[in-house]
Amino acid sequence: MDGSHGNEGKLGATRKIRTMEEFAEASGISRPTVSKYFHDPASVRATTRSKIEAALEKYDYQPNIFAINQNRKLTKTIGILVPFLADPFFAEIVRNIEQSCIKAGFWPIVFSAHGSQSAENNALATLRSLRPAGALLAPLGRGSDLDAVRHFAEEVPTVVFDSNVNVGEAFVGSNNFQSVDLMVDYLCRSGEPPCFFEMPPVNPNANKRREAYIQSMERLGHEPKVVQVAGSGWEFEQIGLEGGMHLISERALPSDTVLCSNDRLAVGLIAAACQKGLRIGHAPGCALRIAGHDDHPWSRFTCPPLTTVSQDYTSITERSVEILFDLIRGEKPKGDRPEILFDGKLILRASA
Amino acid sequence: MDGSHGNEGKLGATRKIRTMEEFAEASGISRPTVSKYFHDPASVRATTRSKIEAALEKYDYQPNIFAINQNRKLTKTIGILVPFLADPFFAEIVRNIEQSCIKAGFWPIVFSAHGSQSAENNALATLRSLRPAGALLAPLGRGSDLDAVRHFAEEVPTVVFDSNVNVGEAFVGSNNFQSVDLMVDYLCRSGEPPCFFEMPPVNPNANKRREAYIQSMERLGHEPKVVQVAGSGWEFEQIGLEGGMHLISERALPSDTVLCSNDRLAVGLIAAACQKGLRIGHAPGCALRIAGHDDHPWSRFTCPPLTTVSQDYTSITERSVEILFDLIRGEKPKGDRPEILFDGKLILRASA
DNA sequence: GACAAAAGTTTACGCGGGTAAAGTTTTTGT
DNA sequence: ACAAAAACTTTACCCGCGTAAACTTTTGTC
Repeated sequence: MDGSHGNEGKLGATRKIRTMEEFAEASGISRPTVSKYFHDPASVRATTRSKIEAALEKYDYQPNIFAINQNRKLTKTIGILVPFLADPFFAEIVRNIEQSCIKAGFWPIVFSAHGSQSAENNALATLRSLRPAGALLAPLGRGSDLDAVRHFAEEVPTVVFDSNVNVGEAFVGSNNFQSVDLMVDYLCRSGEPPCFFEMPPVNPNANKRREAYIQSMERLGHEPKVVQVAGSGWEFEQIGLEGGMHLISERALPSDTVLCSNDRLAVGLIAAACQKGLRIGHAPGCALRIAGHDDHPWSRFTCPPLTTVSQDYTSITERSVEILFDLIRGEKPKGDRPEILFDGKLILRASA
Repeated sequence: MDGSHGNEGKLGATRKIRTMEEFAEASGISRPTVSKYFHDPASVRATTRSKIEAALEKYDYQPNIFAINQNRKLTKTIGILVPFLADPFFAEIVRNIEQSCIKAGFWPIVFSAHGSQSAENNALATLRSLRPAGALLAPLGRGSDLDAVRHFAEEVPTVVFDSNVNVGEAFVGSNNFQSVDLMVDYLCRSGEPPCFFEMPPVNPNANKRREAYIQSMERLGHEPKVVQVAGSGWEFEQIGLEGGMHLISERALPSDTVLCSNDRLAVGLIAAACQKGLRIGHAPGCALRIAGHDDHPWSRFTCPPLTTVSQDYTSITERSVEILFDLIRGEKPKGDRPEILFDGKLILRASA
């Protein structure tokens, strides 16, 4: 709300200010002091500050960002790279990160790999040339060009989140073993033990979740049953739908309870079951229980609403940003590269 | 695939190249010529080009973007601003635009207003200071600070898309009157004439669609019935769900056929009907027909799949980018600010 | 092989602002 | 009121690259 006035008075009879030199003259303060002001308004005397701010009101000058960044070793830019921005999960995370950055006086710039390695590399190259103060990366995972990512992280202070490739100064993500165990435990207590529905893994999370499922099932004395459907890319719903149609037709699902590797896959499977006329849920008369993972923004709106495990978005983003800011301030984490995992919560809805 | 090798040989015993001066020396070509090369590789002799490219292989140098842009009047940056990136509709459009820009040798940079005016203004300010060659804006609409948007468009060649506020050099979007008419016509032919389900309009599209609905209904000799549910913000599904629950409980829907102002609202309404135990679709025994608008990426996965009208994503993005590139080349459209509208197509699925 | 055109080299300056150094003014503290 | 500290002004140079001017070398053609 601060500066969201138009610029009514600013275009008056006064000439246009283009450079800091001109602005300094107009405000009656020397250029080096003005420069100091823009670097940190608190670093100049109050009377000076008010003169400059009075001039700012009058002429809407802002320093040339390219000239600034040419001379400063570290810019105020923070790069954010996610694998797939069309996935609201990442869109939501990005929104949170952006807000934190702005609050801290940085300039977030967002890139998406759109699920493709070449796009990811492009984004890294563009980002690198912007010489950002730091970067928050959620790599594609299996699809990443790890050398390129590593090379980037050597030049730019980097925190990796969501998908744990062994790069950067720290990792922040979800504790898949905890969250999956929570869900498996619940499903086993409340009905038939689940099978695990997945597609070929795109990142380490997918692998960890399968392992966690197997481990939990064994701990509870059940035989783990993993069903992998074909598919690649990031159109998870479509893959879930097609795989689900096939499995249901063939009656090839090894259990009436299905734990999906993530919510988007579950959305596809639910659509398949629906089209096949199967009733989903834990109510009497239902043929199938379906559960997901992530508490995706859409999962509240499936029919029936999806039972899932939440990822702690807020903690993940806040912690990532926090660590990055420490890094930028020069506070390297001591010891090994830290890996911070947040627990998930069970979100019980009607689907399982 | 071009440059997506790692950089195996580049970190050999050779020293690190930091400036174009150093790089020129290392490649055996003078700096002005190297500069020419980076501006346009085709502008130097083939033998020179190959020398430079050989050096590029050896030392992975890239020019300092800030120094470049300080001197060039127009940068190679193109700004993209959308109202809500967590909406896959915009995410999809952004992906297309980005690709076109990269293909044309520009650097797309994406911003999202996250549904908020202050964020939109922030993004415009950041973008402006980047001195982009041009910008593609999808404004918030009703929530926009029009003065700020206009001020931006006066400094930067701007094409507006999706939401037609009267700013910029051109507008590209959907022909809501055509698409809504298509749907109303279909719904009337195939069953009970629809009522129109909307929330308080966030942008001109929403208004146009209501008007188009009313017009089409009158043309067909039916009484238009508009149902507006309360809600604000960009969480359309939630608004649709809550509004739908209420309307169904109160039996306040004026028709068994509901045309929603957009697919996201329809997703919410479907969820509501589902939770209330109402069967949706045109099959016998169904209580409610629900149709949407946009052919949103999710609409294939609702239960039942959503009947809707597609927006011509591809044409909209291609045309927007095309016009912007013309603008950047200095080819102003003659005559009035052009408004280009693309027709939608009927997408028949099971929900209506 | 001569010669004009094309391309490359040298030299030099400018972009807009960071920042150091030395000198001057204003603000503190007592 | 006076000295020390803090802040400001002047001056000057630097960042990394674009680009113009004047000159030299390489191409391509007859």
